Amino acid sequence: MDIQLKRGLLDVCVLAAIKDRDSYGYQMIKDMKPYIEMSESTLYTILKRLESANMLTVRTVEHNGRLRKYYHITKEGLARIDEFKNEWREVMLIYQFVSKEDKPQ
Amino acid sequence: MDIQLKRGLLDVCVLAAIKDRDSYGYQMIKDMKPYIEMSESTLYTILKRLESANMLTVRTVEHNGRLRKYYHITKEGLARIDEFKNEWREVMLIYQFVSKEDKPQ
DNA sequence: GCATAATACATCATATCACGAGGTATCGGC
DNA sequence: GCCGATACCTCGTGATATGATGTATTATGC
Repeated sequence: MDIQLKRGLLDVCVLAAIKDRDSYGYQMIKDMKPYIEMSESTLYTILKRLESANMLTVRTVEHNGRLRKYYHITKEGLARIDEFKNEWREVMLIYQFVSKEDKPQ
Repeated sequence: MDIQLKRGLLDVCVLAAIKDRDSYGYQMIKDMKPYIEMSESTLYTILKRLESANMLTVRTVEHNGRLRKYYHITKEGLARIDEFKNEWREVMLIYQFVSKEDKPQ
């Protein structure tokens, strides 16, 4: 998939992955895989960014001797998803502009 | 509209703006305005990029003493639009992932 | 007649961001 | 004891949208 097209979807996908239940990085990559693939470096960059923007909070949990960071969506994060849904109307308009079949002159 | 979301649409919008008839920069901005707004600096950057990628060709025309550069889409450019349409299925899948309403646990 | 807006192009510096390459450490299976 | 899976992280690079700025002509308003 085209990288540029992906860009607008990545952040919001990560938020969607923790919308209904808290999750951690490694798990999120597996959950999102059927829809969108992203490398670990990409995900952790995004998680940092979303944390700075107060769209999620983090808590560290020890699991079988290994460290896990669970991410929890905030109300700002949920608002971001709603904003995305609203913007989607504009996106669909653009899609129609691009894909419409006109008679060439 | 979110810049990141815009990124994947800009190139293909420019191609769509010249799909059915040749056009020039200033006109294209006006034609695309109802769907997507972009500054002149953005458009001319994109036109250069699309030219390098052989997705369009340019011819300069004198119009009322002023210079105009008319852009013409190539078959590679048309193929790019088709590719975009194919990718749209993936995009819609992602959209559904993001916007689905699940019962929170 | 003159100022301002519109037409039409262009360049440059800046900021944002996805990603590969590489790193650290633990656990389970064989 | 080795390897793959689990789980995190950092850094450098390349791509790119945009504001600021510049040049030049034509049309319009007063």
